[in-house]
Amino acid sequence: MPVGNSDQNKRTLTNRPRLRYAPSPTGDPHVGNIRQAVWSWLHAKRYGGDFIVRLEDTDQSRAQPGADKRILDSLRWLGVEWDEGPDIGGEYAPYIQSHRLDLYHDHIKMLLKNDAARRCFCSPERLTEIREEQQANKLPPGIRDCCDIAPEDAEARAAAGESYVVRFKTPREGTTVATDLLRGDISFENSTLDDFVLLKSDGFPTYHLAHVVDDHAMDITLVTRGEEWISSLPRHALLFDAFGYDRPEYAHASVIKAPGGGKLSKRDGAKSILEYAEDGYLPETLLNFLCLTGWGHGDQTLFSRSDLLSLFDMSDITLASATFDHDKLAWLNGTYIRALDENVFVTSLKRQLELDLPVDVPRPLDEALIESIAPLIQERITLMTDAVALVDFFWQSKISTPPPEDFLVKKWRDRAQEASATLERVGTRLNDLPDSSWNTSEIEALLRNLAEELSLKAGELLSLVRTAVTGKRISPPLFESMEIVGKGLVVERINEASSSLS
RNA sequence: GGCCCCAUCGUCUAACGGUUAGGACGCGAGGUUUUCAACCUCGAAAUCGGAGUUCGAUUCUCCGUGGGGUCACCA
Repeated sequence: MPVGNSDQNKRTLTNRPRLRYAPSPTGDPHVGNIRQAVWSWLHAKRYGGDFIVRLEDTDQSRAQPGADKRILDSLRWLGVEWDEGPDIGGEYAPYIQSHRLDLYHDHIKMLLKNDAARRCFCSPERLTEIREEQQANKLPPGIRDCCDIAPEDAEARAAAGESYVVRFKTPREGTTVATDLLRGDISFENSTLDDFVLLKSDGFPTYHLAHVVDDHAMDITLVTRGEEWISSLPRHALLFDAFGYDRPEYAHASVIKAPGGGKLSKRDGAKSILEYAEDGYLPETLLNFLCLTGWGHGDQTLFSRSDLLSLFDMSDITLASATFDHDKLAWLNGTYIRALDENVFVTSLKRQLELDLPVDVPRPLDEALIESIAPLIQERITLMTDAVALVDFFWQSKISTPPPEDFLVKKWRDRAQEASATLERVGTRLNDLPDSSWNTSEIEALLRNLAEELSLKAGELLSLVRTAVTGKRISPPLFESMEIVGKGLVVERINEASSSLS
């Protein structure tokens, strides 16, 4: 395993920094968590450094099978690439903490030997008791002097198989000052700290130990994590000091709040990154949006991947916690869908429709048909999943004729007979249109002329036709749609609509 | 409650002692229009409160208020 940096070419915040994303495989990563990964990746790449993924699987009870894969998939979907990680290895392997137990144990031995840590044999019941007593006496809670066992005795009891944890011997007095890149120095009275656990009774390290050992071993220069870790910062500072290691820099990002205030949760519609993918969001949308909440750059709103790669700097992130703005996310997605290259849009539309269209529609879908439909809806959808509701009628040889009230609006209110007669007229005229003239402009000309003949406003006539042909009050552009649906089907639907109203 | 962090339009943010406090979402009005969108124009909308420091505070300091985090053998 490589040792620390050499003096020349020293890594710094803005020179080849090494940042890591250290998720626990306990479930799908949510937006706040994945934002951390995105930011770390961007900062590392902006300054020519490395981005590392390390799995923090030190809590066996919460581990979820398959979670590691879904975490990496989330990253890949967003376009985040890592230089070292559990799947690709690297110079500092392994990148899975459960494979690094020996390293933690060595560090524990070191601490025990220096009397900087102690074995604790207290039962959970006893610890609870201590806490309750502290609470009753209005003392700051925290396990300090739960047991005081001579090191030799402790070692003997451990050797005899008794269960124990290893705690850090936190100084009783003094002040620990730790630095946050964004907030500056933060000081903590040691008296408010506790003898926190380093090694659990199952032999796994806690986050505190693993973080310090691994981030040092992996030459991490900038640690980014959520604000909830600030209160643990002095513990980590003390630990780095105890090992004689240089402390890395830290940037604690604020949490993302729910629209109503408070933590963002599933209840607020917060989804995992993969769920956003399923719901029809584009990766570029999420990447942009994630950076837009908690970071900004002048007047710019739209940031491409390469914009971010050249502009993002961890020291510019916002301190105040941001609220998750679903509306803006949706708007962004619409914007990115509209900006999609035509061919790319066709491809993803095809994929989406094959997922969303009724099962009785034969797959694969006709590529040419998709190509003709795509331009009609590209600027009309916000999510890719919006498409199906707009275009399903193109695949239904038989649509159920909408109820009369869908036809009889505005001008046609209470005038079913008139509407029926008008539609019949439309059907006849369209039927007379030669097959060779069945195209958008001919159809448009015909219908506009007809409207004039009947002394109707174009919109009044088209409203009936739209509902008859598409089965919807709102649809893609009508003339184009009619051309695509085809003469036979169009005439048939119009006639059916006409008779349904008479 | 102790400790810690934070505070600009409803929301996301820009300003790094001097601006008519800017942009974006959303909202409202108008335009365009075959529906719906998209698009264009315009509009309303903010520096939490109070003391300081300074010629001058959104910006620096202190106090208050409000919000958040944390007090596990979870991360």
